[in-house]
Amino acid sequence: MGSSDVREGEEVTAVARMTRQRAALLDAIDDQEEFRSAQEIHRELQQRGEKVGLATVYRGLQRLAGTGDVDTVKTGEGENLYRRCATREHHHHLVCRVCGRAEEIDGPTVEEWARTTGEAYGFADITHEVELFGTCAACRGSASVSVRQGSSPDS
Amino acid sequence: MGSSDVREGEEVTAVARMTRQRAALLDAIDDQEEFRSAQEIHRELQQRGEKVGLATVYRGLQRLAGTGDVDTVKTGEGENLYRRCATREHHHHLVCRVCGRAEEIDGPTVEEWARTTGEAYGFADITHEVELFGTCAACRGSASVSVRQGSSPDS
DNA sequence: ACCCTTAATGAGAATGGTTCTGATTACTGA
DNA sequence: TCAGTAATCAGAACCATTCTCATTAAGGGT
Ligand SMILES: [Mn+2]
Ligand SMILES: [Mn+2]
Ligand SMILES: [Zn+2]
Ligand SMILES: [Zn+2]
Repeated sequence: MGSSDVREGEEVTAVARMTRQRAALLDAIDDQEEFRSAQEIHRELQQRGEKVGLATVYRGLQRLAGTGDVDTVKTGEGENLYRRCATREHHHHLVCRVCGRAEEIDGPTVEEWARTTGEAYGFADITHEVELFGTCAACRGSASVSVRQGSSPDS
Repeated sequence: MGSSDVREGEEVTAVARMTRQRAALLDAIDDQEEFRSAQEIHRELQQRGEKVGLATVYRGLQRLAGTGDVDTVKTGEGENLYRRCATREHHHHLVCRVCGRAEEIDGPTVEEWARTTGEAYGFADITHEVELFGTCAACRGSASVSVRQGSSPDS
């Protein structure tokens, strides 16, 4: 224990230090409009000449996700994608399988459906996972190069 | 090439051979009511004295998933869970975070919402991923032991 | 029952995203 | 300036899943 006089059991709001790496990460994320993986962001930082460890990128992103500063979606392949929030409100996404472009979706309909359906079965603490995938208008017609989400049937 | 007289380019319906391993897997899955992971099923098979390789279990399960004979859900931790279908129709699940019990949900509401929402944004080939998680009535009150899905906020 | 083609199996290696480790660095308030 | 400790990072570890490929064994044809 140090010279701190914080009493036992008392919550201490962690002080986030602004490091060069964190600043670089925030910049990169701000400059990025669409969903990107931790690895992609790490690569981007390297290309910018910023030396940031991969673990640091992962840590930074999950912190941002925790504070709600970035949204996350999981690809079918188990990779996590991140992008900065347009809103802090609860919402879902419509992601383009080809280019990663994503629309923020606010669905009162599903919210209501999820809640009532869960309750109808006697379940409590109901949470829901909802993501829409598709091909955006811009990507339609152009030969698709790399697809993020397999064209698997709905689940 | 062999003595087969199948013409080039002609589709051949793959013949699924009923092996001891496959039979054991089907048995295990039939005896299992709730969602289980490939590893859990493999362990179950071992306990039954059946020698089945892990890779075989994985292959078997993904085949069954492909033919629609089993449903799958992904846990937040990137693990796939399987269970036999009650229906072959498209549907979703309400899964208990504690015991894995799952209710089959048929949601015309979300189906409609997903389609119209996607189209409204000019997206095509829309698919959706919808899963509900909660705590079932039976598990409520009893000290939870191992939780499958982190109590993360909705996504 | 025997053959033959080839689907299926399985031990172990490989994959790949993510997390952990432990020593080192560098914010920041005082 | 300095102590305290948050943060970093290279690399190892994790872990579910997939791949390799030599070996086994369905099962239709005979
Ligand atoms: Mn929602
Ligand atoms: Mn559906
Ligand atoms: Zn697109
Ligand atoms: Zn339960």
